[in-house]
Amino acid sequence: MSEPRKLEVLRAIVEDYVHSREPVGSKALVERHHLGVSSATIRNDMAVLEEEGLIAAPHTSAGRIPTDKGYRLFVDRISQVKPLSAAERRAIHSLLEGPDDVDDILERTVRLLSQLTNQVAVVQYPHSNRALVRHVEFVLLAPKQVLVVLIADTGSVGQKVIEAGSDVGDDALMLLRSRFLGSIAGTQLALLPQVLPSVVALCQPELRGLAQTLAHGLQALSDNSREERILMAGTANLARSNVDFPLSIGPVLEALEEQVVMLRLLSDMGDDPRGVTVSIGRENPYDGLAEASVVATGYGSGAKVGILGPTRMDYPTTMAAVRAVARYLSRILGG
Amino acid sequence: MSEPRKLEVLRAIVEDYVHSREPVGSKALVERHHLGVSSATIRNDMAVLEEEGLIAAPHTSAGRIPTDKGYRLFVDRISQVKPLSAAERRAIHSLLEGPDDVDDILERTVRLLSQLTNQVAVVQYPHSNRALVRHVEFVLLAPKQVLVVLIADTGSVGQKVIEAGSDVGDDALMLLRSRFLGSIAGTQLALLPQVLPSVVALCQPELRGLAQTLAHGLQALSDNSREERILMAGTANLARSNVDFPLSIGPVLEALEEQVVMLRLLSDMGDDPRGVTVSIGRENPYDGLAEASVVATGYGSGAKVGILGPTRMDYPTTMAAVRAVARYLSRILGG
DNA sequence: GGTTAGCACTTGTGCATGTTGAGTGCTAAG
DNA sequence: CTTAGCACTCAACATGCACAAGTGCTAACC
Repeated sequence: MSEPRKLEVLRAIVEDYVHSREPVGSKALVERHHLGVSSATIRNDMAVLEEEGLIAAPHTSAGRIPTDKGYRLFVDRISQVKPLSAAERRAIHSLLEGPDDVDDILERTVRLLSQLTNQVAVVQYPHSNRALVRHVEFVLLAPKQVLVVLIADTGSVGQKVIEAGSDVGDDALMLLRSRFLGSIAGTQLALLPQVLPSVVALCQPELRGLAQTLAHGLQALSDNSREERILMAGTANLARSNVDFPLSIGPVLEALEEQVVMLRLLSDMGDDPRGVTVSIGRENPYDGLAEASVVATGYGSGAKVGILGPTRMDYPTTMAAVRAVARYLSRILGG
Repeated sequence: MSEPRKLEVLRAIVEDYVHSREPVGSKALVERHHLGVSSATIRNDMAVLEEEGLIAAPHTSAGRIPTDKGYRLFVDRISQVKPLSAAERRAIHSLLEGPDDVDDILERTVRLLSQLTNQVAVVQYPHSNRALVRHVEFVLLAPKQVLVVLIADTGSVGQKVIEAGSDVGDDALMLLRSRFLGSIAGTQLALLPQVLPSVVALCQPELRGLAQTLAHGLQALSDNSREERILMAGTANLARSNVDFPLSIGPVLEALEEQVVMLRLLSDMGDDPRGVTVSIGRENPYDGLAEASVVATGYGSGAKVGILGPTRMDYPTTMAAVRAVARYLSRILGG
């Protein structure tokens, strides 16, 4: 038996199964793909593939379906990325237009990606580790309530309401604002924890309590901007693609709602700089996603964008879409 | 036949059906509820109820299930709001603790509500029509890029990146900031469109172009804060409650993702100040929700909070939960 | 008049049974 | 190594049947 044909058979099985949702048998294979051999030969090949754990049969007299391992081999060694259609390119291009607002862009990105792939699209807010402090603002909302605003040079704005121990004077607040602003403007958000204490220490004793509170607020904001959020779209696709197939949708929805889970999932996926990373079925650390695959890649300065769908998905097309979207996203946000 | 008993029968049917998910027959009714009559009598009553369109039989020899109209009557005239359990009260109470940040509170609110009701919880961001301008900030991000920040006295912060036609000077920006701040601090966001032009008109000619651009940005932000958003949680409950029942989950997820749809739905629901409003099955304007019900009510200054679930839901308990949560929400945010 | 017991009737559900067809694995020959 | 042939397996589908749940109706009852 020839090794190349074995892989060819696996590819045919994966493609047919993804397309038809039904176990594929030896006879159907030789008909649909012009492999130059008979069904019996294919059967032998399939027996070997099954022995190697790449495909499995749901029951004795059904066709075979790929296992997680089979998909893995397919993705790693067999599939070649499909080029996008002109229409798809155009759709992605149109992302370039419109306002520069990060929120808007990400919002449109997930929508586009979910439509392109018919899966659930997920995007992580851009990392702002390297972001610099651009501006600080303290606003008195109530006698003991101060709104702390931290603006980074990336245009991202963090806000937080804090409670002061005692009444706060407007002029004291102004003073502290310029004090803080003078000390931390231009420093990296990530460095705030080291810089802030010294600012507090330099304050007059009577302001130190308030300064401390405000510093806490600022630090929380900088942590907050690192504690990334995700945005998603296309959850309805989950229901659609599983209309007659039992990917129990419940656990998947749960996972999607737990931002923490998704964030860990994405960051655990290691960033292959050459292309997209795929995590298939039980390879996923989270049990609820045992029948799901994640296709993701980094963009900009390391945040992730990707999709989530059933293991039975069209990997080449999906990977192409994710990669293309990530590239455009990098171009827009990175530039 | 007595009218009160007829209603009693309807109530029993609704309650049993909600509980068991199965059509309920005359015999089971007399056993489970000690109505003082025989099953034959119940059958007669049920025939009448069916004639009035309040219940229906899936097929000839099955029990009856309530129709939308039946649920409607049940909600309007029969059910009485169940008091919450002590544990539930406690859970809601604990909402009072923790940070005052609006985002945080709403986030926790939807989570809580979805757990309380086992449905999808939805909350609309508070209206800020009456909000006053508290602070304005212009931050130069790049030579031609300005970040406009608008802070309201409610603590809500709006942000937007705008492109200037030509290079912007830092001092010009400072000047304009104090000019704008002086003119519009304390005015209602809703009034900005009327106030801003005069501010622009008062500027020196050489600054007028930039001022105009900034004014546009501010106005967009004030519009933006009126263009409400919604937050939701518990979509996984949809999958759970429909494990063996065909509320096609796809259209519902689609509706939930379209904020516009949900916003219209919520605002169309009219605000009954005495309690919660319920929209049942086909009463919903959106087709995808033909098998779903929405239970919602207003909080604070008119924004909505509520849940969405299958028509077959435990209305009394759900309504109690929604009402209680809305009250606490009003207390926290309104105070 | 409202209520009830009794009974015939309808119909979904579960079960056993048989049939079909897709698909496999094996063997023996090319 | 490939292939034709064949026996075998098993899900899916259909058919027939008994059963149980539930109804509607009628006639008797208070």
